Amino acid sequence: MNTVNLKQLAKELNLSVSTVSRALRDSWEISTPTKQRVFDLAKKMNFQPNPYASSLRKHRSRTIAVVIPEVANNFFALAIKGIETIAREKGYHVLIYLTNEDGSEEMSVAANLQSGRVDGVILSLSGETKDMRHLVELQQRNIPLVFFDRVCDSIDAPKVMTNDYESGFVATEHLIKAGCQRIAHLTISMSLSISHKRMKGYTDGLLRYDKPYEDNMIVHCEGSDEENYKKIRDLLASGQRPDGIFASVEKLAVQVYHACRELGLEIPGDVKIIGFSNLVTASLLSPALTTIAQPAYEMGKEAATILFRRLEKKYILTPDDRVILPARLEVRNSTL
Amino acid sequence: MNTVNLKQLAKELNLSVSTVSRALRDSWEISTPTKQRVFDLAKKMNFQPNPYASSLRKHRSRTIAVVIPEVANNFFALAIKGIETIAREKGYHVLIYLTNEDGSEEMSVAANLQSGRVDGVILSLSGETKDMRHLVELQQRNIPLVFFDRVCDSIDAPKVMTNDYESGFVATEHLIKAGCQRIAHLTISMSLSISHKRMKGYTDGLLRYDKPYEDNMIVHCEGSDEENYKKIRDLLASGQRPDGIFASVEKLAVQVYHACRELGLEIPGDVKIIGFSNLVTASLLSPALTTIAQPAYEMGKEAATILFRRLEKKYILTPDDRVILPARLEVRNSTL
DNA sequence: AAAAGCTACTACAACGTTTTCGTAGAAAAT
DNA sequence: ATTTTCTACGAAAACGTTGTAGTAGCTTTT
Repeated sequence: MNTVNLKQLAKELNLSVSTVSRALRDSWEISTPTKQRVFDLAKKMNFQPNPYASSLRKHRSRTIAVVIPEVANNFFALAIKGIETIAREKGYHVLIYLTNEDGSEEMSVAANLQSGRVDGVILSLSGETKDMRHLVELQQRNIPLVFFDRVCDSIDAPKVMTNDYESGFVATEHLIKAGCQRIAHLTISMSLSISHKRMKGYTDGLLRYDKPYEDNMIVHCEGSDEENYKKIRDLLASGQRPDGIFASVEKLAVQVYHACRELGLEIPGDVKIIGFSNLVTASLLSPALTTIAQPAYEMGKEAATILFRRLEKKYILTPDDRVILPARLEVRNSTL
Repeated sequence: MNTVNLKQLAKELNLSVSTVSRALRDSWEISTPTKQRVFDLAKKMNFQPNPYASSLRKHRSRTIAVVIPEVANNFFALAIKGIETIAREKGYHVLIYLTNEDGSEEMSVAANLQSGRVDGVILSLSGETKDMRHLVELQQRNIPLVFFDRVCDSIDAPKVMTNDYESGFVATEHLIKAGCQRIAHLTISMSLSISHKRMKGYTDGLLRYDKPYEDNMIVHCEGSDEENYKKIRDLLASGQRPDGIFASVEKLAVQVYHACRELGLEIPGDVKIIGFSNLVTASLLSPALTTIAQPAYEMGKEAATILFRRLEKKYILTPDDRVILPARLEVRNSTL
């Protein structure tokens, strides 16, 4: 509990509270010698202005919220790092909220943020989010919102994303060129636009190369890890086994490896695998995993930069800036 | 910017601000019908109390800070998840600060936290931290501090850690029993007590099994990733090549894999490897990595639980509770 | 010499809550 | 019938800061 405040400094210096406040903010209204006296004492007493008093008065908290589905995942961890880096530079504080892919948790977080606790929000949708009212309400309260990765197309807000459609296409194309005849796609919640886009890239890829689209080659992995694993294993154990798999997220690619191991399938001999992933160990897996790697750190930095531009009203930009940072294909042995 | 406040509710209901405030907190001083009227209107107008006004008045922010060296690392990411889970349950908010292993960043964060912005702090030391004054000052301001993993022995505060000494011993013992004659230890900053303990476990392990301790088998990896990699490669390329390596942190184990690949060394044939790690892909590496896995999520939860116990003054415990959550050895092919 | 302007400060209200103290009116006790 | 107690509410201060509106004392302008 902090206890040294402006009043104490003022009394000690025989000045008014307002003078001390202004001196500390280096106002031109205060004479240099007075400023010096104030600075010295503030330093000596280790004065730290109460941020809550300041926020209350100024209607600005210099705090932002980052709302993400999970953190134990290289993509989001790197994004946080990017956001935190920019926030630090700008003197902002970062509150973190994990929704655990749960739409109702996301709603309650958003509702809470309407209190004015933060000046702005950077958000990546949970897989379960269907209803966007909570986000619209945030905007109605004039709390700037920036999406990253899992964006919401129906809300008019800046978005930082990767080229999901192209990446989906490229991934599929890559598998086809590697000789795959029957390619499966493992996707997460189809309420996410990234899922749609990646899937569209996949289907267009099949189309472009005259490969048939088969319904049962689409595996919706929206359940628990165990349920997803079971679905993947069933796919691989079925008579209709695919010879190529495109995983839309990292954890699904990892599960394919486990399933192949359990079933005694060889990668890339029996099945080739490509997945969206930021695994640092991709190249060390057995075999090394071909990935679509998103520029997670840069996306975090970009999202934060856009948000701060809004907060500092420095933008005469379009109301709906949309930044696309391309993912890159990293070919490794799993699709040899 | 939030705009509906107590005053507006009060006017609308023909009540005083104090009555509305009390009604919302379900005070016994307010009649049931009045409470109901207040609740209804608050809900209808989507009233969210201003947290800054509240914090200012109550001298409590219901916010904690988590200060960690990095986040793009499974251990810390899981710890954050644990902390956030408990914080959510308790209705607390979580500010996150990354020190990037930089002692001066840690200092400036700690100095800033003296403002009273948070009710408590959960911290894992940066590798560069030598001077602990900034943390002592935090405590002097009555801001409870809980350490986890990279604790500071010289400060009297609760600590949540793993059995680093035993784990170091077990790791070394495991390598010896696997047939290693010359075991190297890759360590990070020796100003961290975890490094000391893990190292002591290592040296005691050597001693116990009559293996010689050699200075040049200790590699201090405190520099950039590139520098560390070079040191590791040099070690493996030297005439004095070890046949076992104990990496004290995850990223160093990963670098050993890369170095072995570059040098054409076979794991575990030429070199066996064990490392502290929470990699989800440990079992999928080529070969699978034997790990000492820390219960990261549980450690985060435990640290948060202890902190909240302090914040809610519910503890009649020892002033210096120290919780040790044991790591577990997961034997895989890299030490076959 | 009076008016205007400037410099360096101060007083005070305001931000939105919570809390302490107080009180009107009804019910209960004497 | 008077006093006491209780119930349900209100007025106002306080938290620590910042912004607006002064103002005393000096210098400059007319």
